[in-house]
Amino acid sequence: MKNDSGYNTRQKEKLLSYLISKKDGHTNVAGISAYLAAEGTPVGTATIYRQLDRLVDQGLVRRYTIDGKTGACYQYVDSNDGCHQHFHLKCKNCGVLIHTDCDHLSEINKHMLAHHGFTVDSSMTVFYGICSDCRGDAV
Amino acid sequence: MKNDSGYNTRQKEKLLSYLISKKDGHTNVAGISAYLAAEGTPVGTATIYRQLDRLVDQGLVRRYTIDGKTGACYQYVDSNDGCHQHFHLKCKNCGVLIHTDCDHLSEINKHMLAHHGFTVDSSMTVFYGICSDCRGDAV
DNA sequence: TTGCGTGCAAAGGTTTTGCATGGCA
DNA sequence: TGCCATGCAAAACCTTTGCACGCAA
Repeated sequence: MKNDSGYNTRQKEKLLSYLISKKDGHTNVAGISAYLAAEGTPVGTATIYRQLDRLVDQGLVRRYTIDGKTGACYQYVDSNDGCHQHFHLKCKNCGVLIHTDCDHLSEINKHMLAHHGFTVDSSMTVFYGICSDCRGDAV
Repeated sequence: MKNDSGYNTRQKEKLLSYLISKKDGHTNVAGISAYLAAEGTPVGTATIYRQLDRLVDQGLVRRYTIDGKTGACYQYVDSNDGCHQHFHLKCKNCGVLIHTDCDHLSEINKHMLAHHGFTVDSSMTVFYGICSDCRGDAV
């Protein structure tokens, strides 16, 4: 992970501000591209990928896929502390990100360390699944 | 999910036996294709994808991606130990991917459902942290 | 014999790369 | 001014699809 954030370009700022505005939902390259074009500041696809790669590398953005489908999704990671003691639950249907305070977290961490020798970083770990609101929806 | 397993073809048997032999790790289409070719029984890529789709549909194989990277991974699911839940632990230092079948982890899913109304999809969920080998290493 | 499975090749979509140009520091 | 970032287009990939032929039941 690099800390160098490079030059400040118009494209980079637009891209990041869009990701932040969509931090509670799904975003993909097509959506980003369409948004930037609609804003009157179109950005080349290659640039979007390159900036995204850098942001993921810096840990500012998380990349994932839904059900192994083609096409990655991206989401801004709020780096503000205070989330270290939270579970993060992300609904793969509606994209909502749920923060939950729960004592069970420390039990999981203890178990991982004791049985698997693995120290969990709860600020990076996200549980993907279906939220209660989407349970009955068609998927 | 269908139960019809279709015809028994040489390709299908080879493919499944390879997946079973790799059940503790992950495999992708390229690896499967290379293995089958090396065995002297090459199988067309389209057939591999089609058989894999069917196996996933039947619940015999799990499909997932790591870090949203391009290219799906596949893993055989042993239907005899249905109580086991499979989770992935990824070391953010050395990048190693650890596969775990652990009963305690199914407790996590129960907890998430009971206390947070959230159905965890373990094929998408990855725990990030530090593995035992890297515990003492500089990061 | 019947129809599903296979192989090949082409199509479709996503992501990466090469290279010349533009723009930040 | 020196580099890094950008754009465009082509390339590289991964996955799906159409079609004719082969093979299991």
